[in-house]
Amino acid sequence: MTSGEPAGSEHRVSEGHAALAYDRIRQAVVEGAYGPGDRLVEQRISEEFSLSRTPVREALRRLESEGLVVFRRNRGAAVRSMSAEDVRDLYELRARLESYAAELASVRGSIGSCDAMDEAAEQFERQVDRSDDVGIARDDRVRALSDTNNRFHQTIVAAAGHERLTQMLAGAVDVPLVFRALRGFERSELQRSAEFHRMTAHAIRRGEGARAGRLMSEHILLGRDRLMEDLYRSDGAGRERE
Amino acid sequence: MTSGEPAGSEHRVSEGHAALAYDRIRQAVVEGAYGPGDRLVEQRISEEFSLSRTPVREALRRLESEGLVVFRRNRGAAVRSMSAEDVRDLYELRARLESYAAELASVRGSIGSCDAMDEAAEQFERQVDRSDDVGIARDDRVRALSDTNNRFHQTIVAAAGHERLTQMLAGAVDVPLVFRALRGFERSELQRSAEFHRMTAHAIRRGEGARAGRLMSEHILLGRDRLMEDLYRSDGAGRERE
DNA sequence: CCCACCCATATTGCGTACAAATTGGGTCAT
DNA sequence: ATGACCCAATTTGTACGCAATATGGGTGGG
Repeated sequence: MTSGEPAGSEHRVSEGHAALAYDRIRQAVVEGAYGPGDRLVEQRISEEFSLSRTPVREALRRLESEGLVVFRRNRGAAVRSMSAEDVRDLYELRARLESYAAELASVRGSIGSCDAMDEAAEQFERQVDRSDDVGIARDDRVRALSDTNNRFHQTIVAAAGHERLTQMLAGAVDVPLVFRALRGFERSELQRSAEFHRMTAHAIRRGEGARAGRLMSEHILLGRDRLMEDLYRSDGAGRERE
Repeated sequence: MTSGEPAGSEHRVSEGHAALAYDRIRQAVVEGAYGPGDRLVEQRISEEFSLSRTPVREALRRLESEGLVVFRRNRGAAVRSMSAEDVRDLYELRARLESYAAELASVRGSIGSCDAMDEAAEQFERQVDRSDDVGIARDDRVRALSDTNNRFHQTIVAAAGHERLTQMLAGAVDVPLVFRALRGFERSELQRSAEFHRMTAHAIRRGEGARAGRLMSEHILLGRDRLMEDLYRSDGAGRERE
């Protein structure tokens, strides 16, 4: 630490304060603690996390480049709010990018990465099967499901071995939406997702890139359609808070 | 200004110092004034531009998110150096993204945007025709050509009306490479590019999205192939300076 | 009653100071 | 001569303070 902290009060600073601020703000946005349109005032956030404004500012600009927040000149950051068209477009884009990733993974992926995909797909399936276990809070179940789902998709992206594509997908997968989508899924829809995971992984393992790409695309677009039904039944979602 | 400047010494600060630093560093990288692997020390750059480190730092992180520079923990920024595989992958990605943009533009583009495409395509053609005009320095010709080429591509992206895609392409089009590619093009190759511009714009105007997408993809991949021939004949390009 | 204008306030944008970490070179022991 | 180690210099990471700018409410005039 430079000066402020009592030294030893945190677990690990190894990643720096900026990265910490980034993680925390991101999680808050992803899980909806900060809703679309909410302003993200640097001063307030830095106090909330007991940091200075500098790393917070850096984190916000990084989130901006990932599209999670928007900046308005001399007005600072606010959580991005998306219209129905934005959601539709974003998912189409993501479908194309991940479809490309699946194609590449079919060609470049190692046996090990295929095993990792299968492992994630199987865990997802098990979590779906246990999805009405009342022992766990709903939000925790969704979070676990979301984590596993992310791991499956990220394994494929990693197997594609395309650094720039990886970087882009980090920004194109609008995690708040994915989280919300999984939250709204019925059990049968989760099972269908699991099915697509298996089929996609299988196609990749066999080196059938075109099929893998189409399956991945369809998987994502199915998720989109379901999500949009949800979003525009309950509330307008294009709304601005405040 | 806060304190440093003599007040009134610059033309317009309306965009802020950070944006200015961003523009200047970006241009330096694009045109090769800073070569791949060169370290970008904040202190030195801020003195070079008579700013403080803060806006420079912000500009560098933005360039990082666009993939032009890389950061290494506690070592700061350096101009990204790309291997042959990186270049190949990046162009493939760009081809897919711009192909998608062309498809969208075919559906969503207005008459006005089609006119703008044609205008840019025609100007490009005229500049190619004058491309052995000895009255202008080679670098200036290349810069003008590059600007017009960018305008053509950006018009299509804008016509696609997909905010996120626009943002991504801003980072996916590795401008240093495009600049270098155009620099190395023979007249006949420039003419072929102009031809593809015309064909693509025509397909978009007629609403034939699939064709427009394929033409755009082919246009970009042809550029890639030509560029890579160039890059890996002259020098290794995967090299690290310093 | 409504509109234009102005001022207090909240918040960003930038400059600067200082501490921590990495690096490269020099030194000492083997 | 070679290897490990340590120290100093460079450079990043963070905190903090001040000036500039947008904002929203209140006031006066039409």
